This record gives sequence, C-alpha cells and structure tokens, in this order.
Amino acid sequence: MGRPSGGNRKEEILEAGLEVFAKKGYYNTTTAHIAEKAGISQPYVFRFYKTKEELFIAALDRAFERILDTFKNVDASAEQLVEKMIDAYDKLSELHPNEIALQVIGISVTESAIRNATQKGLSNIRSYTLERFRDAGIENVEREVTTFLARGILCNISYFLDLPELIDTKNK
Amino acid sequence: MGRPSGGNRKEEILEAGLEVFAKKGYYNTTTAHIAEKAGISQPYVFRFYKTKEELFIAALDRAFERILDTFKNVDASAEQLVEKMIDAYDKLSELHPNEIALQVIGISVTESAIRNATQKGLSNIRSYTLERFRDAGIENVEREVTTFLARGILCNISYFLDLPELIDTKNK
DNA sequence: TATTAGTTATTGATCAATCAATAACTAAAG
DNA sequence: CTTTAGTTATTGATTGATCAATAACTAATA
Repeated sequence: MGRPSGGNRKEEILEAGLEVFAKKGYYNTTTAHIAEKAGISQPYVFRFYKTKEELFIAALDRAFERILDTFKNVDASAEQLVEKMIDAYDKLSELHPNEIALQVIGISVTESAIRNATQKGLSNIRSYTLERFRDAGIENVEREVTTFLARGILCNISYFLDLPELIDTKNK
Repeated sequence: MGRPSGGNRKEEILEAGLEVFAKKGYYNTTTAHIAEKAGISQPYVFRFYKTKEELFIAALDRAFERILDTFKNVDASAEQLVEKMIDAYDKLSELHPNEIALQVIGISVTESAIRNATQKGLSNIRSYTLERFRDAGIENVEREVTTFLARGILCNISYFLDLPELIDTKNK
C-alpha cells in the first residue's frame, strides 16, 4: 500500500499508546493492541519507537510535562495559590484522564528506564511546587508540599482504582 | 525423592512470593523465581496455589491484614491517636517492608481479582481509620482521614521508588 | 525509478500450567 | 519382622500460548 496518512503517525501512535497503556497497564498492553487502536499494523509501530518501553516512556513524559505546564500556568495571589493549583489539577484530570492513569501505572513498573522516568517526573513536580509555595510565603513549606502531593496522588489512585470513597466527598 | 520438609510448605511459598513480588513486581515475577527462593521446583508451587494470581492475592491479603491489625492494636488517648497510629505504621514499615511494597504494586495490577483485593484492602483501612478518628472526636474527620491515608501512601511510594526526597525530612 | 509508507510472514524467547514418573515414607496383614 | 498396598512429597519434561521484534516484501507517489 501507499500513504493513507500523510500526517503525524508518530503522534497518533503516542496517543493510541497513551489510551491503551492507561486502560490495561504496561505489561498487559501489547504492541498489537496499540497498533489496532492507531489503525496500523503491529510491526509498523517499531518504525517510530524502537521498543515498547521507549513508547511508554514517551507517553509518561508527556503526562508529567503537562502537569508541570499546568502548574506553571497558574497565576494566583499568595493567598489563593494552593486553591488555584488544585483547581488547575482538577481541570487537567478531567481533560486528560489517561495521563493521570499513566502516572499511577508508572509507579510500579520495575523496568529501570521507566522507573527513572517516573522518579524524574515526580521529583520535578515536587521541586516546582516547593518553589511556588516558598515564593508565596507559605509557612511550613516542606510539610505543606508533601500533603499537597500526597492528596494529589491519592486522588489519582482513587480514580484509577475506581474507588471514589477513598477520598472525602467534600473535595472541590 | 521423598519428604524433606514435613513442615509448612504453603507458608514458605507465601513468604518467598512476598519477597520476590515485592522486589520485581507482579508481572516480572515468574513462578520459577518464587520456587527457587522457596527451595523447591517450579511446578510444585501449583500444588499449593492454583495460579500465580491466587498466590499474589494471598500475599496481598496478608499485607492488608497486618496493617489493619497494627492499627487495631494502637491504644491511645484521643489527643495522641493520630501520632500513635503514625508511629505504629512506621514500625510496621520497618519490620515488613515487603508487605508495604506489595500494596504499591497491587494498585496498578489490572487483573480483576487482584484489583478487587486491592480495593477491598484500601477500603477497609479507610473505614477503620474513619471510625477511630470519629470516636476520638477529631474535627473534620473525612478530610483528616484522607490526608492521613494520602501521606501514608506517599510514604510507601517514596520507599518503593527509592525517592526519599518525595517526603519532607522532618517527618518522624 | 527512487523513495516513502506500509504490509505479511516469521522467529525466538519466555512462561504458566499440566502430567507422568519416582522417591520416601506409613501401616496393615501374614 | 517383613512383605504388600497405599499415600505423600516432589521433580523433570513438555506444552501451548503469547509477544516483542525483525526481515522481506509491495504499492503508491513524485
């Protein structure tokens, strides 16, 4: 055959991967699944990503980047900072749920390159949050940042496990 | 051959499984690995656990049971409850790190029986904590419980990912 | 006709799980 | 006590399925 898609195959594959990985986890996702979702043949995936692992990392990086960008785009007064950051994250979660799921999945993948990507992603989010909280003059920064991250991750887990009762209902 | 171990093979296998699963995750653990650690042959594992999944669930259940038991054994005044519960959990984490790791691993395993076990385990811990906090007359219970659980889970993740900087250092 | 975009066919590895065999013991019968 | 019958503990060999990855091919376009 020829060239049905002049377009951005690599991007299409990334998005297909994101969806399937988010739903089935890393190990239960086959490259055939991703290919099917992207509407191409299984081996053709490897024209764009050398390995399944490389594709997963690309998807995971995108997820972490978007969170960081989201936080960077929050513009708020010192008093409103935390509230606004939570709002922004909530919106992000609704708009890109697969990327949220991917974060959760990344945590217990033991392949070392993936683990590295997860460590770096979480670490960056913490560093940036710490900086923002500190600049806003928040008291007890370290502890507040930990609680902020912890509640965010519990939120992700609650979504991923389909276990809404894990978090308090009065949680706008 | 004959009967080298008159004893508790099933328990030995469970403990071997706990160790290997905790280190390598669910999918990268082979039944051959577990057998090796238990000092038996690979097929013999199946005499005691019908499937690899069943063995994992047995190990996961043990992990969740021990957390619940730990909390149930905390005896403290209302004012000291939270502090004492955190202390108890810290001690548990040092004594049974593999069970902590297993909790983290369970979260992103998509096999439905395992997901069910994880949901039930977390749900029970939340219910019990809520009850204790409520009995102690803590204000804003739901929110406090969420934060308590969230910080606990972040702690587990920080340990599992070998990323200590994820939590605040001043956190006895 | 060269390049690009894609395919089909295939392989090599890995594993969970099954099965048939055997070693080592126990207990009853003679 | 010693044969016989039966049980328990365990293994080696194998199988069937699944997958990531490669190689070799084909068709459309410019």
